[in-house]
Amino acid sequence: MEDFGLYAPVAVTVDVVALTIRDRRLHVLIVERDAEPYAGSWALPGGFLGPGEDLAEAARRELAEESGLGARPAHIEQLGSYGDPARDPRMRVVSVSYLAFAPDLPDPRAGADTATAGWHAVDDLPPLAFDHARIVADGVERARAKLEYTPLATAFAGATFTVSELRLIYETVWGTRLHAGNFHRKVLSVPGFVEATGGTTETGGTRGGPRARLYRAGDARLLHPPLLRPAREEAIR
Amino acid sequence: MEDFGLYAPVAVTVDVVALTIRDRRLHVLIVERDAEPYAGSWALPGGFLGPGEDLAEAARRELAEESGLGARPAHIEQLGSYGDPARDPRMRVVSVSYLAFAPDLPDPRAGADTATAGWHAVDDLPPLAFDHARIVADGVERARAKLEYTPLATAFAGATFTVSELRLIYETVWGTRLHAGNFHRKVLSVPGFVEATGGTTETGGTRGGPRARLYRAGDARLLHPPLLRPAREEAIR
DNA sequence: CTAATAGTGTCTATAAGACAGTATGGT
DNA sequence: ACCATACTGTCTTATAGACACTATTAG
Repeated sequence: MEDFGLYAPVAVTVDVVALTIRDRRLHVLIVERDAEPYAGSWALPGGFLGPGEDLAEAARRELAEESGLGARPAHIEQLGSYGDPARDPRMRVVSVSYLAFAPDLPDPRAGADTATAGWHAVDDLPPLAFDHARIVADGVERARAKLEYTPLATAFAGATFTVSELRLIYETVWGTRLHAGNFHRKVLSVPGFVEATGGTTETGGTRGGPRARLYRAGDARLLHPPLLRPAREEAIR
Repeated sequence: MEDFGLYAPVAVTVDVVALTIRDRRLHVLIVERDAEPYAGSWALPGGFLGPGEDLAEAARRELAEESGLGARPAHIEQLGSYGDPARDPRMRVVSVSYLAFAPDLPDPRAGADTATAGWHAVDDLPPLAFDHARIVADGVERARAKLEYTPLATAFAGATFTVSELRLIYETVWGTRLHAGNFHRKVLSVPGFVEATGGTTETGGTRGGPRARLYRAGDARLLHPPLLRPAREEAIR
């Protein structure tokens, strides 16, 4: 910390990578920009930090406001800050980005404040404004890693869910197939990951099978032992 | 992203949590402030983001400049951003903080530019300015977690090191004792964690024992399987 | 010599993964 | 009837942790 007064003018924005799972694919919420620069192209929901507003507060506000999502996300955390001097052509802008996990929600309504907003599969995104493609990529990688060590996969599910639904979340986010039987035993063996509600689904699966037991998120904040992704040699080196 | 022009004036600073290990204790680099607010009290090295400067670049500059450290840290990464509206009494300041790991270095020289800087044990810090105590705590927790899944413990060691030195790093950062024999076997069994130089130490330990084989950091970016801390029930729930 | 350290061997408990098998319920 | 699904059982292999043991070197 040094002398005040001679700092360069900087603007701070807050951008949100909101992820959900739809149709067995990971989706991110993006909005269509109506102002320059990048007018007409897609971007993360976000905007300038309000006066007197905390960063996390601003992230929640931007997500609710600009996306038109009624429900709150099940989880939101800081992802990182992006400050390349050339990332915004207008002026120096530092973006503090947040990562949110939401269960599958109805399509955002288009409102007065709400630009065209929609869920897009992360592996088939249109070109994004600024460095938002990079931010999305970082968010997806963070989500993949978090599923290993935390029970946050449950944030993609509803209030109650079956073990198969939970497995589908892991398979979708990781992009791998998991052994159903072993996954089942593993999930139930990690203390505090899930707890049984006592109920079951109303019907069997779409193609048959017994009714599945229902669970809700447990009280664990960390999975111990963790649920590790199959090792990919190229990720390790 | 919305309308420009009506954003609140915000300053962006970059602060660095630089960690090292000295005398079997984890230390953080702090500097004495000579300007208000908090003049005379201790703070993290940091300062305003320069014009045209990237965030990581600013972090490296502040660390080198303000701390008087000659050598570069072995590792630096973004830790997080702190933007509580009341965190700086002067005006709205968002701090983007970085986390650095350094091997045990000589005491920083006091220079023209250099305020009084020094390494302090993280579990015995003087009161810190702003929310820097919180930032240090977050940095320490990040460091603890990173040792589990990444080979970053080697960033606390010199260019070559023994398995015992590496174990001491883990024990110090985690604040636990580890079984020497099992740790030895585990470290050597993780692919790419360390590689033998072929050499050994010149002498045995200070209190006897054979010469230890020397290793350097390997090419792994992730430890697989990870080196997990002994589970602490209170951390999990 | 004694004590401390480096490194290895071995045993046990636990966990991961492959695979099989049973019961249920949709079509 | 058929088949996908929800589990559960069992076997094999890998890993973690406890413990023991040998070899080496400082003092």
